[in-house]
Amino acid sequence: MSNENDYKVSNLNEVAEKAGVSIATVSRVINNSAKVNSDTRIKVEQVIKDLKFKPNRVAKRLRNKNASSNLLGVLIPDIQNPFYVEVLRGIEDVAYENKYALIMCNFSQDEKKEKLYLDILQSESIDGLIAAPVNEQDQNVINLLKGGLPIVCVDRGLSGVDVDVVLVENRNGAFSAVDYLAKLDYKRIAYISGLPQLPSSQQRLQGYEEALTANNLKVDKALVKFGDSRHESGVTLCNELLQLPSPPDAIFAGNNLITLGALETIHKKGLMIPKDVAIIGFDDMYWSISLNPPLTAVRQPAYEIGKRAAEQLILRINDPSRPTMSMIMKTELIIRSSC
Amino acid sequence: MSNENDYKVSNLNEVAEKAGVSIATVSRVINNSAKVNSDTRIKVEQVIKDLKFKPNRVAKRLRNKNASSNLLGVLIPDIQNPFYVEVLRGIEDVAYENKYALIMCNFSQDEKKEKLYLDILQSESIDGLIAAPVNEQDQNVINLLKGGLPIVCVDRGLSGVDVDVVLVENRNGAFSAVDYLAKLDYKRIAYISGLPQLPSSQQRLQGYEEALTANNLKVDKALVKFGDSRHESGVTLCNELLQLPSPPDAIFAGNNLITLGALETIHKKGLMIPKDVAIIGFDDMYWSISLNPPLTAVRQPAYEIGKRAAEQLILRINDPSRPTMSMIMKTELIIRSSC
DNA sequence: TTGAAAGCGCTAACAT
DNA sequence: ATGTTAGCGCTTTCAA
Repeated sequence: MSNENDYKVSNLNEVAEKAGVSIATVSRVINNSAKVNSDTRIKVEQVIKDLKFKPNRVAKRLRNKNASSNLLGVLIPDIQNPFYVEVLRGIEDVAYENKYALIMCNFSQDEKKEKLYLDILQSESIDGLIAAPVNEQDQNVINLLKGGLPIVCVDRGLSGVDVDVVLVENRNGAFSAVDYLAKLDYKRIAYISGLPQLPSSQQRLQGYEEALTANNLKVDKALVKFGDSRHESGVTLCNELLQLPSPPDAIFAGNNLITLGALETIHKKGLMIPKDVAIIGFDDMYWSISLNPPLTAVRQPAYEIGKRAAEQLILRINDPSRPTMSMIMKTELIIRSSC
Repeated sequence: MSNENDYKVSNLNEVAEKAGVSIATVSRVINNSAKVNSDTRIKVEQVIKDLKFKPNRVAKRLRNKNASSNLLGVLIPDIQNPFYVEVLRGIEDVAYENKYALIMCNFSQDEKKEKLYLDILQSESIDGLIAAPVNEQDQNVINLLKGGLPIVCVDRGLSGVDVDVVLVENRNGAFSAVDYLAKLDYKRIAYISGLPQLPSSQQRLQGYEEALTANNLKVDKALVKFGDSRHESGVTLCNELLQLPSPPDAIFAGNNLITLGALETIHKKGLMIPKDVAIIGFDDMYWSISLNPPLTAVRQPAYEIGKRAAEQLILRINDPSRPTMSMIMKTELIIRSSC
């Protein structure tokens, strides 16, 4: 069926025919892949313009298994987390500059979903992948890596394999936050953790414990709560903490969403920050200054993480044998007035 | 080159050979496309499992131009805007349920970038597209639509063509916000708009003006500022407003990011909300309650918008001739304490 | 029920 | 400088 509005999707054949040349010549014009007589080139280019011809990327990829598909995969755990959105922006800017398009997959911390998306990415023959694996043992990502797909990990590494990774000093970051609280003379400092199996959660826990110890405070298991890294768990776990017989006087929130959830609970209870309970967050947000009160937080250079990861991935795609690298970035304590 | 870790990507041929059948039979097994002897089927399925064979989606798409690629394109103007992130979540949930993967493209309100991404999406032979066009005349999207690609618009429609669209009552939403301010006896109500060429900006402006008029307030051009829909423009334009000889006593912010930008400026100036200046935002955020002060806002059902758009797109893909639909959703005024 | 073979649109080796 | 052609992995007639 066809009507006057039909934008026929043309192909090499059609262009070649209209231009009176062979499809090989058209291909050469498109890819600047060999000398083409300049008259021929002009003629072909005109036809391409007239027909609004766009080469079919699918065919190109099928044919040219080793050539670039100009497609990068991005696998992130939670699109609702502003941290990952910033990382994504960094990736995207670099990808765009280098003429790569992105297939973004958000697996919502769900391993089944992750597997499905990785299968799709693989069979779409992407050029490379930026991933935050579900944990350090993530077999799905490891298999892909072993299969030769260029991969850069962000936020979380992979154990037992050689892989590029870009992340922050989680332990130091957590230490600086909790140490800051301790120095302000808070005595009962709680930690609301994200998913316990994440390396970042573990490292932040370690920093938390070390800071307590360094300040002669004892680690109270009742003050450490583990959740699922999402907003709702911040709401719930903060509530549990505040209902403790002996509640905390300060809370260290393990990520962005947990912080926002905890704030919600504190405000709903009508408590004052920092008088009734202080709070410090891991992950800064650009609107942290507008929170009530302005949030003191450990800032991760999220945009930068994305940018570096994408740059590294492109380097690796172009030279798969280059040595792998770990890029560990520093965090920064942004002091405002929530503690 | 090959080593013991190589995950050879197998193909139909290999499976067929190992199973002692033809590739056609393997294809039939994979697609349940025709009667296959159950012994043969079992044998083939076993080989597929052993080889961890995944059919190549690229080849499938090339071959089968009319069959599903199970790929949807999503074209959004600004990944930093939490509104679009929520829309995205809605789209993603529906897509996942229906076994579609998403290629997400964030064009950052940049028409050049939009064009590039649309070209890519088209030549990736996606099954359908959810887009928030740059404006109602967006030729890039219109051309794709005319070319027969199933498209659903969100947040912004397209003029002069028949297209499915899911959006909210922008005019009513803005009216309710500004009317609420006027009823609270604010007299100099400013409007910080997003990009003036966006239909949503225009409709919100209209609602703003109508509410003023309905409350016997005159429209003061000096109190209406147009920006680019981003955080930074909220910062700047709010600053301009507050430096006016006769500054506003209340601000209606045209979207999420503008609201956060305006809040930032107000706080940096040390002004009290709502005493010194009141603010009301278009777009609620789930952490609005934790802002200083808790933000009064017009809520758009963002997740729902994404969900409906994706559902409609899938319906259209399965039946391209179905009549187009506009789904206009209601907004809700969430009253907190910023005015 | 199964197999052989054409062809989707493209690139690259080879031929001219 | 340009054309011819094989083949990427798959689905789908058509034949057996």
